[in-house]
Amino acid sequence: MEAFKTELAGTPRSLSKQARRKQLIEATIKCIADKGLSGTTMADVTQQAGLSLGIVNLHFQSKEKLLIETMRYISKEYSSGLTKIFNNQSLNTEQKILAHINFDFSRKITDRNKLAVWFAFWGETKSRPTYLSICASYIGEIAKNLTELFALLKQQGDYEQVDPELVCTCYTALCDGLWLDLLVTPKGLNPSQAQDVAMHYLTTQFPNHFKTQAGR
Amino acid sequence: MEAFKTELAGTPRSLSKQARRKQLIEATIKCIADKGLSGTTMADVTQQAGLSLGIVNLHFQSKEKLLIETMRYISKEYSSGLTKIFNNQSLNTEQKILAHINFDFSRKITDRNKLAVWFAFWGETKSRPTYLSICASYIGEIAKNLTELFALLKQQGDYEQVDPELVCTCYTALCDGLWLDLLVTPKGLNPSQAQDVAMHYLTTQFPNHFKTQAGR
DNA sequence: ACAGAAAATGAATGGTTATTCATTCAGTTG
DNA sequence: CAACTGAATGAATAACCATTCATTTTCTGT
Repeated sequence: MEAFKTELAGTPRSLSKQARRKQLIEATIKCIADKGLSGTTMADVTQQAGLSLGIVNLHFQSKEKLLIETMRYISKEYSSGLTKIFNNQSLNTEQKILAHINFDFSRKITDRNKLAVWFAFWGETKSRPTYLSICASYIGEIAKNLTELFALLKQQGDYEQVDPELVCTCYTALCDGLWLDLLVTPKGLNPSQAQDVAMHYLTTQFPNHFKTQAGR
Repeated sequence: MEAFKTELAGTPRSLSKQARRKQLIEATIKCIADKGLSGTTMADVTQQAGLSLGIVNLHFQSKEKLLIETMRYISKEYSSGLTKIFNNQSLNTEQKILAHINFDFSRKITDRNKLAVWFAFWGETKSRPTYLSICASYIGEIAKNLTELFALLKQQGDYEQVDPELVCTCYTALCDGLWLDLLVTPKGLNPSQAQDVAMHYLTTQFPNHFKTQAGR
């Protein structure tokens, strides 16, 4: 026993409210990845965190709210990472897109536990609009930013035929599909290969800016 | 009441075992779409089917087995549709790819209820290897067929730079990502627009064979 | 060192849900 | 048409699980 705790476990009562919430959310992520959304119980989560059964209701009031906060947590991690890139004044258009693709396929983001959580929630989107509303706010924002970057690239290069909005839709869907691939068939692509595939698409659209890596 | 039944409902005892199983599986699809995988109960499914509570255990032994058969059902519908296309002797390479894209974004396949089921199961893949094993068998087969078609197209056209395997990975991921888009943000793309996006990618790879539709 | 406050615990509770199975019912056979 | 067969039913059961809260433990300030 004792063995399967999420990092910070030990030290009960010494952590701030905020840190304890984070600890519980991270335990939830692990549980959803290990047992699925339907198979995750309060007992699982609290045991994973190395704490007692009642603690979730103390900090989150209910299981439902814990799940929503978990979704919000990974959403925020993702969208705030991207916002930082889009707002970074020291990067030019091309560099921002490169930073996006690097971020999207970074270890932190393509962690299979987190991917499992993304898809677990997306799979319930139709029945639980709350989950959707959490994403909805930033999905549009990211698309707006990406489209703008592609439009700038179009101006800068010689890309008469490019439709920035179409490229944004295609590129975004491609990245999502590659995430699914990383989750479902981990023996297939690894994150770095997935990134190469996404880059391949960008190369076809903006050949003067993006070259595919040498060693495929 | 009485209102929400899955088509064949009425006539109990008159249907064959096989037909009754199908009726229950289709009720399950509807329930998963409406209430999520975690929210679907035996009572929900049997009520949706217009039958009595005990019937699922009679025909499927357990809920778990019903869910597995449901996954198998939509998997088989999908993969057998594609196999028919790939084996159709009267279609040439280009026509087969067109048939694939038409099928992938057809009403029958992009039915939001079924998309919800796909993603519900994919979201649990990591925790339930059984779900994965059901897909694994045909995923490889489809990829093999598509890669071969792209390789043939490369020979036929003037596409020195095309890597068929890479194109297959990219195209497949793109289609999956577009499915996700159709499920999660139905107010965004409709199936026909999603198909246009997928076609846009094929056009960039094989411009001599595929032209983008006139009216975007 | 002590009192009071805050955090954490986990046994008990109550509601939900999968599963069982004795009974009912419809179709079939001789 | 009477006896038989197997499908279907749904009340009862048993397992599971979120939530509560009286109690315990730790922290903080004086």
